[in-house]
Amino acid sequence: MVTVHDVARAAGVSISTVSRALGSPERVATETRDRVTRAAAELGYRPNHAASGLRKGRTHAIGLVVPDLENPYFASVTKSVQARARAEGYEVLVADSDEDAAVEPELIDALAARTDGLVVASPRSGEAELRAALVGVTAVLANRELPPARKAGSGAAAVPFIAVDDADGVAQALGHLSALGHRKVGVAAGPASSWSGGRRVAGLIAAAGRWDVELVELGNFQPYFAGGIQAADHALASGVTAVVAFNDLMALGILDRLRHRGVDVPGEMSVVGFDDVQLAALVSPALTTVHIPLARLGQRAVDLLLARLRGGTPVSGQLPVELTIRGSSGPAPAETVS
Amino acid sequence: MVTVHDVARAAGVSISTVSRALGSPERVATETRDRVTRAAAELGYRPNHAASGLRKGRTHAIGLVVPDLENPYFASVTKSVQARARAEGYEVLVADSDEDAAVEPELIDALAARTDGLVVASPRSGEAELRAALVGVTAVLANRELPPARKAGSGAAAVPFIAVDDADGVAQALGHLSALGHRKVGVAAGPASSWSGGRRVAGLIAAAGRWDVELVELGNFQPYFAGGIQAADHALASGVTAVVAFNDLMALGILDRLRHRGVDVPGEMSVVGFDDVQLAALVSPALTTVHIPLARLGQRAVDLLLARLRGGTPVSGQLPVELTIRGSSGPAPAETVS
DNA sequence: CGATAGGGTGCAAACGTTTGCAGGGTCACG
DNA sequence: CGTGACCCTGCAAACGTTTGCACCCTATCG
Repeated sequence: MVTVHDVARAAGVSISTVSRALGSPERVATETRDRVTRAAAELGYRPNHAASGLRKGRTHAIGLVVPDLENPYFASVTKSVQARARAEGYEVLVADSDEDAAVEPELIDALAARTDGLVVASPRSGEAELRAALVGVTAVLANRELPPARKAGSGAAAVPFIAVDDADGVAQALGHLSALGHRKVGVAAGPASSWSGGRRVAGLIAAAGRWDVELVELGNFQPYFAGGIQAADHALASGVTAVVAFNDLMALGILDRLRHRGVDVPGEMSVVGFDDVQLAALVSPALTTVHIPLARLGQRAVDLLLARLRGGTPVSGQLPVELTIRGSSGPAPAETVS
Repeated sequence: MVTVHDVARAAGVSISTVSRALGSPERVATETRDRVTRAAAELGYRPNHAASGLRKGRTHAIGLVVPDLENPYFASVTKSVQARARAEGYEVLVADSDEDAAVEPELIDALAARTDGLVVASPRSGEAELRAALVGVTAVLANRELPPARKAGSGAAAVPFIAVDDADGVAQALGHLSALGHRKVGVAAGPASSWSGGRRVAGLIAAAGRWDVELVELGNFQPYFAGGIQAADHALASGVTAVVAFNDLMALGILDRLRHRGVDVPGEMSVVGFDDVQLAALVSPALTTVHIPLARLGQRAVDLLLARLRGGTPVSGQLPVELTIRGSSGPAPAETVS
């Protein structure tokens, strides 16, 4: 292993000069700098991150905690977080909780110990547990808000977060269905404990009055393909003419189940999802869904974290969403004999 | 930040004892150990990885380089690599090359500098470039083989790798189609530069004679949904009754295109994929495809790497694959007028 | 021409661990 | 009772950087 000492000897300077030539070039004479740079290149010098991390107290790495890497939603988040971090000179450590809230604290702990900060995406943990796991670690949340503890005196600031405008998304979806003549629409909710799930249901309820549609709560389902299959049967049983699903995976499950049961989409039933996963555009009929700027989400999360690390005052925010109308939604079926 | 010194003071021992109590408990008296452990817990001591990494020369982290995190295939690999590594006490740094072979060396470099070793999955680089990027870094390859350089004297051992039995997979697929009566089968190949792509085509050619089927090379296509759409039209034009695709994404594209063109699957055309991505089982008709034990692939890659790190002699290998027959393949259509 | 400022460099002390070496104590054995 | 063996612990030196401080030298100004 070649160290600063080797480079120093080769360049005929002291190790401090080597360090400065490489780290803050403006503090060393041009000619010396060149000599050092050249020597370093010739020897193939690679600075030791552990050493500089130790001295500077910075690792130049960030951590990312996600519930499930195989979920295309989080795959996209991971991809964009990784891309942005790398562009800013940071490496990314990733940990997958496998949808288990119980392991989140331990993952957070492990990653926090070796990184400068964390992006925690859609944590499944409850408020108290999450707050406990996050004490002392600089983190930002993606798709989750964590209000500061009520304990007076604990002046802990709220954890910065970046989310999407769930309420607006479902409002757009419901408006779309309303305009198509649907009066009774089913809502296939996600897990009761899901933060964004709660926001979406609340948004739907708020929008229902405005758009003059009756909401039928079909129940809470797993946010996967399988959950959608289950939800589809409930939708058919409840007499709705449209259903909005918690997310795309579920919507795709609904679509598949409806096809199996011989129900025409969108002729007899309209389906709208949420997320606009890659796949949504590829199936037939293509899925009408609320598009989330996933790449921006990851990127903004990193920006937020970096702002915190650099001492700025990061400002939490919501990303705008946009309903993307495709083939799975259409006019409500004409009144039948009832 | 609480250090060994703080714990030492609290426990009334020296820092060496603290270090030993925590690192090699058998070397310190039971009573002292307890005292130290308790003090550490009370103070909330977290060992500094940078420091121990510096001293021990080990980071206890590994790197993973993949072409595209959004590709469900690599998402699964990433997930299993991460799981296995964590189970073995290692963290995982991930880097996404975005399918760009040119950035792979730089990613490998960056990760190698902060980890103990690398898992490089399906690298897109050519042999020479890859070999160059890998000199001096301990790495294992997933889904790629890299024969040692021919240069005599450069005693560099081959890079250990873990792959899947591509030849057997396509042989099974072709045998299945043959048994169903197909005599003219189209092959929708992936990018010409793909290592596994080459193996699969070779395997098909080898198996064709044995199963008495005529192979029609439809061309090279992008290994994505869009590539499949393109391939489907070629398949229809060529008069084959079945097509085997380079991977599932492509097969799904073929399926979708055939449906759009009103071609019944499997009535008029059979389709078989490769990989058995989650989604393959979910579409209708469900995709007949060669199942790869993806979870084991990542796991084995990590095991291989860890074996290397621990001084063992890792042995490269192939994972067995298994044809999974679903709805997209069926008997060849009866002879028509022509 | 002398004083002063400031740029360029080196010395040495950190950063928080781990670990070779050695000292002190206890115990068993001769 | 003396001697050696062995267990437990502490001292101090690493590991490879970064950086405060101090030094020297040159240029500038009065």
